Amino acid sequence: MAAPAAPRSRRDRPAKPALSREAIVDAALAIARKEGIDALTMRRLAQALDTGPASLYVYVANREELYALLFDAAVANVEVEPVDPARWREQLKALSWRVVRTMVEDYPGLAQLAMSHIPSGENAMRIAESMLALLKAGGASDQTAAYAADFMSTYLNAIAYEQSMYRRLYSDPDHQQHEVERVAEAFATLDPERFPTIAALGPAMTRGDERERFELGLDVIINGLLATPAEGRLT
Amino acid sequence: MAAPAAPRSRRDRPAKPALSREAIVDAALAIARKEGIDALTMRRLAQALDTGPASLYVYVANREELYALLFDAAVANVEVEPVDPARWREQLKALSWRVVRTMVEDYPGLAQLAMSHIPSGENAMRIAESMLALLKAGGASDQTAAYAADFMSTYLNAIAYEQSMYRRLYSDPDHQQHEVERVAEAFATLDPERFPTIAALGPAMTRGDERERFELGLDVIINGLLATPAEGRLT
DNA sequence: CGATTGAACGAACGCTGTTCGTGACGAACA
DNA sequence: TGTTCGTCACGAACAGCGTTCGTTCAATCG
Repeated sequence: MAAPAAPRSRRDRPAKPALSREAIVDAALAIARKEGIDALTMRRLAQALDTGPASLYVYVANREELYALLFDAAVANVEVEPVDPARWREQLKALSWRVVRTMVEDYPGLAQLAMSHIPSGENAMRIAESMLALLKAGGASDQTAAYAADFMSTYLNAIAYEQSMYRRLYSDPDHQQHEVERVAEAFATLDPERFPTIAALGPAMTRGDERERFELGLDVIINGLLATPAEGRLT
Repeated sequence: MAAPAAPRSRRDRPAKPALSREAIVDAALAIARKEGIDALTMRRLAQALDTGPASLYVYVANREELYALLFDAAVANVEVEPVDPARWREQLKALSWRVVRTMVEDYPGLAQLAMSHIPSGENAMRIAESMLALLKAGGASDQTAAYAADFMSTYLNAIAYEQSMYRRLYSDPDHQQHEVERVAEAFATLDPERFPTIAALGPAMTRGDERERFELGLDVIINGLLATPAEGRLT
């Protein structure tokens, strides 16, 4: 049918803007923002840049490196305020919430990347620095603050990952009824003899919205950190 | 070269044990234990059962369903003790550690599955029930216990996921030097002017081994929960 | 003006999950 | 006993993935 589409030399078509690391990451950001991280394949990205997947490997070693660049570029939009010692707790909670919202809403699926590599880019450091300073301002010891930063990163990533998953389950028309309601039913039809505590507490387990549960978690962590000295426990 | 391997009727070869859901999950468990979850593909699994991938779909709807079955079968080995109210904290920490060890050591990569679906199987419920009962024994209110169970599940999954990642990075001969040392170098060569707090706390951030950090985290969470009433905060 | 270099990229490799149509069997029935 | 029927097994294929190889071509340098 279709002619073999004589592979026109790329000189024939209007000059494309030259590829570059920045252009690639920018295009990746656009896709991740609009279609989510799952849609960001090397092929899809190349398509957006009107080229083939092989061309990307000139500027990026592999998919993992692209993801690392992408992650740091994504969190570049997270703003950090100057530390105000009187408001350290609100500032810490607000910053945390901004991080989660970026991972869940701005770039759906981004949390996956945060969990599968150790963020070490410019912007991740900027955020970590601010978190540590806020913890110090709250009176945490050096060892507690150091541990707390790692702990909170883990918490933020995990919450973002979970929230992303929930949104995916709710928006996916295929599994909408399957997954979410299947679990709800599994809880509702539990044998109260074998699982008395779950049965008794059932309704209380899912109370609260995302924001409320997240903030409660942060206060639990902060209060717990201040009440649990790290000194002498990490060798 | 090789003859087209005339597709012998399966009646020719010695009778295979009939396929079944249990046989499939058992084979999957064996692969996951020996080679990790990443190696567990439908093709690899079919190969282990001496059949083709299509045969599996008679007993399992898709990969996700297999994973759900696999996860619950894996945590079936996690034992729960009868609740001893005097020792609730140790029991809770010991149970938590058993869960993490199962996900990290027994079935490398299993934590991935725990994060990408909502465990609702028999054994997950058994563990959740025990955790809730332990929290109640520790004096937590209903609402606090309900929230705490969810919170702790998140923590356990996240820690298991991180530990799995670290082990993979350390054991992978390709990236051994690349990833882990790259991050260490990124921290060491940080600009102390822009990141003063990180630079000052650097060595304290990675102190302690897996077990110590995990237990500290649990105590932080438990103490934080007891110090932060959930009532009135979740609507 | 010719030689060199590096970017672009078509094609392919080996892998993935999943589906479809076919074939063979055991059991039920006439 | 002979035949039909439903269920399971499975070869082949599809569409997609990340990545690599070898070639082509435009721009730069000597």
